[in-house]
Amino acid sequence: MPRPRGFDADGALDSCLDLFWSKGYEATSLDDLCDATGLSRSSLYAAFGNKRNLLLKTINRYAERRAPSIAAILDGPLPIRAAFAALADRFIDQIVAGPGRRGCFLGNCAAELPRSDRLAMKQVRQGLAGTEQAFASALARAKARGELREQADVKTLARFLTAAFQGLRLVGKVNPDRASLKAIAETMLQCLEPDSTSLRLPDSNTQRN
Amino acid sequence: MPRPRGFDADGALDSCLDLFWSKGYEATSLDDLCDATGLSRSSLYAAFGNKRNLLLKTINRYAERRAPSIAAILDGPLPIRAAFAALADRFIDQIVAGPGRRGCFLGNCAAELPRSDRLAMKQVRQGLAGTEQAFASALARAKARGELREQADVKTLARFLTAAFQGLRLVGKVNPDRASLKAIAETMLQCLEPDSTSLRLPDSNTQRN
DNA sequence: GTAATTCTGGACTATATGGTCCATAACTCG
DNA sequence: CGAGTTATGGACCATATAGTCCAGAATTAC
Repeated sequence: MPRPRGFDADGALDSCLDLFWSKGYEATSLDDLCDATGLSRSSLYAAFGNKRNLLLKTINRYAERRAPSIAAILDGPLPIRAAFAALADRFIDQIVAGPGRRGCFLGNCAAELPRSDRLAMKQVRQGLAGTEQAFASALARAKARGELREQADVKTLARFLTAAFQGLRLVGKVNPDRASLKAIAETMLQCLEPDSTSLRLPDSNTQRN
Repeated sequence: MPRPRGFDADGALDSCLDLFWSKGYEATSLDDLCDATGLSRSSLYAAFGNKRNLLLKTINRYAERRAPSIAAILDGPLPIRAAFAALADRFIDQIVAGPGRRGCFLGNCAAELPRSDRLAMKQVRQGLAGTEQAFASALARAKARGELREQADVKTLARFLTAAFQGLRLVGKVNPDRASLKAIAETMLQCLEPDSTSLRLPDSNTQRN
């Protein structure tokens, strides 16, 4: 007996995500959201609850959509360093051209939302943990293939790369210069060199030879 | 003949910076600012113009105050890697303890503000350029002292470190775990190893935290 | 077709917001 | 002390905001 919902909830969520991503949470009004989705307040509220709840859902949505797109590159046939370089290139492309330059949505949320919003922070954390995990498993496979040094700490590398990509995209938003970003990316990928020092020692024992 | 201003404009600006830094720009209301500074709207507006103008001034303020505090560490007697490690430690301390966990104000602005706000973006860019410059000159001195490889590109290293620190502070805001952040910091400082690409490590080395 | 049920548009509300304005207090200078 | 000038507090305004509500449309089951 229920009259079926007359719109595509997933599509609407994507539109909201797009808005939050572009304008930020606080700066996005309900009118904006209604305009973008073509829905009325009632429908939005019935489907997603209030504005903050909608934000939480878009964070999950973003993380969900991001995962396969990252995995597609990292699970491909490329050697690990080339794969990460390709990922970096894609980010840089998004930054320099396109409608991009909105940074990473998770990063934006992390920066904008108050630390007092525990739930939102948790979602962001989980989202980042997801990519970190994808990084880690790709790195583990690469290590098994012998592409990384024996001592390479996969988990630490994954964490570092997660943070470094965040940094790359953040400075890219401010300074979208391709050459500069590529140089940054190359430097951060040095940690994947098979025979460079992947783990560092205290300064005292650099004079080993 | 003018009646002198009855409050400390610099102090008021600092209070505003503190608020913007903690709550974000959009989420900070004029009432908040008046409360924090103890001033009335009239005084605030007479001294700084409108809210956005106040934001611009706080961005500059932040950059100005940051510069010497970074320089103090980087210009000290420590070897370059240890100096950057000390800087990282300070950031991590701010993240894990203290009232911190507000990330870097420049980074927050970069993330929250719309890319359409050219002026604000420019200020943020200049602020980041300031620290990048401080990094670069410290690196240049270190290179002259022979602490870096001959091929090290000081400018690129400075850019990378700027981005990486942004990433570190961003993920730290979401996930303020000291051990994890220290591991990230160590990995990012690998680029300062004097001989990382040309020499191998003895396999017997075990890493430490 | 009809009843039941849910969706949907839009009006509505209370509040908060950025910004303005003015009367008055406070200060300097002569 | 008095005139001139500016800072200041607080009232005020127009608007925008998040959220609510209801009447009617749309759909299903019978």
